[in-house]
Amino acid sequence: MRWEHLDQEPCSVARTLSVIGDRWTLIILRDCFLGVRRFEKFESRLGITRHVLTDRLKKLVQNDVLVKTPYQEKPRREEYRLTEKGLALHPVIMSLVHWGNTYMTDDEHGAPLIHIHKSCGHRMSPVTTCSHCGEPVTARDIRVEVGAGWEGVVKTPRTE
Amino acid sequence: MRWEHLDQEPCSVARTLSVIGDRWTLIILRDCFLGVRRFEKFESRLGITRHVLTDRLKKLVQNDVLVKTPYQEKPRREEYRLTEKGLALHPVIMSLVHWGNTYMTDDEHGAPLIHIHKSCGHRMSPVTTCSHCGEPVTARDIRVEVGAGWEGVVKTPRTE
DNA sequence: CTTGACAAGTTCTAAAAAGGAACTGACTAT
DNA sequence: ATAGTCAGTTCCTTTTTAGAACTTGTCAAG
Repeated sequence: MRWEHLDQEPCSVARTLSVIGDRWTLIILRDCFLGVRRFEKFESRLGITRHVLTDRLKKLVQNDVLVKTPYQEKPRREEYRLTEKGLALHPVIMSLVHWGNTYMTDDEHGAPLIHIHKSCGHRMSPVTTCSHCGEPVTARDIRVEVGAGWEGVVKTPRTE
Repeated sequence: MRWEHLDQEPCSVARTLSVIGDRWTLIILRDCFLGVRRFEKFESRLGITRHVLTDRLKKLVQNDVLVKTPYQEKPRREEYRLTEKGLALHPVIMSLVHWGNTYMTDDEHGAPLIHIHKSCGHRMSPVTTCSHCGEPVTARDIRVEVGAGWEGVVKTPRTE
């Protein structure tokens, strides 16, 4: 299975990963949530090659996660901003950051990214709760079931 | 910057992505949470090449996300299970699934993965809340700040 | 009016990673 | 003895990425 085919699979997880399931893409998105918007800024901050950055930004725009808008004409300069769809990825990034802060933190330095909840003003970490009863949930509280959209597609990826 | 250096950066996000920021790794983890434990099962379900699967499982074991334990001797057969550290990735996978179900679902098929909250018995989606005040949060409610662990490291990745 | 700088790319080659298929080794079941 | 299972490894080809230099349009300084 190659990655071009992944976005055509009737499995939303596979399709999600065809958009953001890439090392650079996730780091780019982390920087987007930090307010970075310009090509040069991404490049200098991340140490990504320009070629790959061009490619990843293009894909994110195609997938409606970022929008490319000019912030000046003469000369034309573009910037990349998160769309609503892109902003909706925030829980993914937050939980990634939280896991990193918990399990991958270098003791010498402490957590590199901190989240402040504007309305209560405190430093926070994300707590995942149940949309139905509101209780916090962990992996053991959840049963994962295969729904209507699965349809044996991932089970037999070779047949395509 | 190459990926071998990423895990040495004093930035927990970069280090997190050095472990799981990879297309196959995330799909493997999705299957782990579905209960898949054996090499052959991963391979046939995912359409991953055996070489890459070997490599990714090895890395996940090295990073203490999975444990490799024999489930029989004669002949020795190994299986891969999530550790506590691995189980702690569940919010990441859930939010990924939720985003996919919301924005990437094929209308013909519907959501491929469904989460059931065991204690309340209902189908649920993850709601990210503030650990301090308990209110649900979205991207706009959060201010991201650079903490002590950042230290200009990601800003100047080339200097290493 | 030429030189330099800046932003946002594109082009080139070499190195690394992934794909694809066949092969191994230690068994088990027919 | 023959075929099948599982958990890999080996070999070769194709694709992707790294790294550095080059391009294009514009302004600003000397």
